[in-house]
Amino acid sequence: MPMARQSLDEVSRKLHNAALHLMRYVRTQDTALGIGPAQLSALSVIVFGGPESLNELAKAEQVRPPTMSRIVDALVKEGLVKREVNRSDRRAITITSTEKGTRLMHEGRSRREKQLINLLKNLSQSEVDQLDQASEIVMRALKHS
Amino acid sequence: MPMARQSLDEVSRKLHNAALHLMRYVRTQDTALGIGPAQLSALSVIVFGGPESLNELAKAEQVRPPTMSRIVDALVKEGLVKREVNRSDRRAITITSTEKGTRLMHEGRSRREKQLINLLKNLSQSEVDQLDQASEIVMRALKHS
DNA sequence: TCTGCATGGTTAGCATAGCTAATGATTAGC
DNA sequence: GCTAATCATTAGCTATGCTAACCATGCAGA
Repeated sequence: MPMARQSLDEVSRKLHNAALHLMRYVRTQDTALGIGPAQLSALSVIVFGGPESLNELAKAEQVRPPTMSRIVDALVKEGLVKREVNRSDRRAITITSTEKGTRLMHEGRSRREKQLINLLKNLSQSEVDQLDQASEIVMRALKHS
Repeated sequence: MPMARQSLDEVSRKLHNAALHLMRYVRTQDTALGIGPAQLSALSVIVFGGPESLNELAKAEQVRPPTMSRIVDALVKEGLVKREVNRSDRRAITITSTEKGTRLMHEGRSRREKQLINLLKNLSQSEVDQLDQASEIVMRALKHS
């Protein structure tokens, strides 16, 4: 089967659709963790990106500071992160993951990836490599944006 | 640059990451439409998938019927969809898009795709084709799941 | 037919997550 | 040191998720 040369419009539409449904598919695993999607997403930034201030975290998650403040409240209450005052600027706080938070996040990531592996396990090696290449192309484009 | 043969684990992780950040990138366009994400997503199912009952719509959107009932309330109030009683089963309703709803949805889709086109416009034709192939692989896998 | 159960949808009430506006505490600039 | 900017929080609104309970309709079997 020859590969057709596709227009940018058409590929954008198809890529959007594929990414949308892929995320829907993996998200089904998150309920098992017992915390909401916003908390889970914020926790992932902390665990995989390291400690951050509230403003940085809000920007990374594309929400306003008051929203993030409340999300952090909930995470603290559940013992998943710690609030610490920044020594060099006492207005600011540093949000750090606890042992429990890190464990939960790794379990969540693992669940999503297992779900994805299950989806892809019948693909040929060549197809898997194509997905790998596509992921790199997308990540490179996003980095330059 | 030779293409490495990647493990399924590694590719799953990378694909997940790419899709996640891609959706985050396109979602920034949605605020311009003036309706919330759940309403927008439900409307897209109606507009692109045709009229559906409330239960079908709830299943498609992975939410419970009461949640979808309220989302439809909001869409009706804004004049974007119509509720109609099903003639053959008068318990059921059929939710149909209005002219206004269809127009809004097409504008939203167009905005997301413009954002995506902007992201991909500097890629080579070969890279675009790789994204096309990857989208097809993903959609095919999802269909068989 | 009619009785009882199943099904489609809504209502009520709760939790989470988004926003803006306003406030408090600290830092930075002059 | 005074003033303005910055970091975070509080208050209060809307939107979106859930379960439990309900009403209306349809269906199946005695």
